[in-house]
Amino acid sequence: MANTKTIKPTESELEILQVLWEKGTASVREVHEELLKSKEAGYTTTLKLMQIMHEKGLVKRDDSIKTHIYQATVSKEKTQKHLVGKMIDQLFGGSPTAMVMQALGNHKASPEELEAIQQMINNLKKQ
Amino acid sequence: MANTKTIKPTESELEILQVLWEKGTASVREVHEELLKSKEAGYTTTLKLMQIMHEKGLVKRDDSIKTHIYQATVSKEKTQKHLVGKMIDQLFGGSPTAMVMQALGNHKASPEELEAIQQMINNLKKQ
DNA sequence: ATTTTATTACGAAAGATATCGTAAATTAGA
DNA sequence: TCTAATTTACGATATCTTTCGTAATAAAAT
Repeated sequence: MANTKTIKPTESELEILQVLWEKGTASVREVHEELLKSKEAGYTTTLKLMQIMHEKGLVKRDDSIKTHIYQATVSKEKTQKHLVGKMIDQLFGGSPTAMVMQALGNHKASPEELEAIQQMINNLKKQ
Repeated sequence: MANTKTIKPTESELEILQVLWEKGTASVREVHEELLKSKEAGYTTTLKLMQIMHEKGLVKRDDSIKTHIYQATVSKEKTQKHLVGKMIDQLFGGSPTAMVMQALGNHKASPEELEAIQQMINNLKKQ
């Protein structure tokens, strides 16, 4: 139960975490190439950000070799849980339901997905 | 369809918007008193924040009288929609369903609320 | 009318975030 | 080996956010 407040990546840090979560491990160069697909940025900017993330403990790295290999230390799930919870508090008066209904109402989901959600709700109700 | 990128209140601004959404209109003093319930802050800090929000267009105000009366210009719903959408993109690979399931799995909802969500899903399926 | 109180305006400063240039170090290639 | 390319380290800068002190203004109270 350590880091509850620890997890608070900035926007740019989140973008980098996304890449690391997907790739598992990656060099600065790899992360940077990935970011370039959706964003304009200099290489040293990405480097610096990742160095700062390392200082903060958001990522760890293998620097036994010239090209450092990075890896996220915070899990995607934990981060999702934390940030969703924060949003529920900040914007939906603490009601997860309010947020769920907002999300469903405004963002299209396929019939299959809706079915999956119903399944989940049925399971929740049984408890 | 004007402001899509316009809406990006900071954390502190969100706190103030919360109060304004609830109260409809309020003076700096009123907002500040409300914030004090959950937070430590100086009066001029709240004042300054609200002045900046005014510059940004997040709020409007009646300054025909000594004590200015503020009101949010961005609606709660629009802000919710925007920020939820952003989170879905940033953290759930664009899948609202993934986010909904995360929210339901990690944040308790009452049977009545679950029922309400099911109702909504049933309606969505009919379309 | 004078004093006290409340409010706004303004500017400064601290802290955090993001960006980038340059130099140093290391590796790979000629 | 010498050169070129890649990568890291570091510092500087710009911008944004948050905080607050002080002065000016207006209103209320005495």
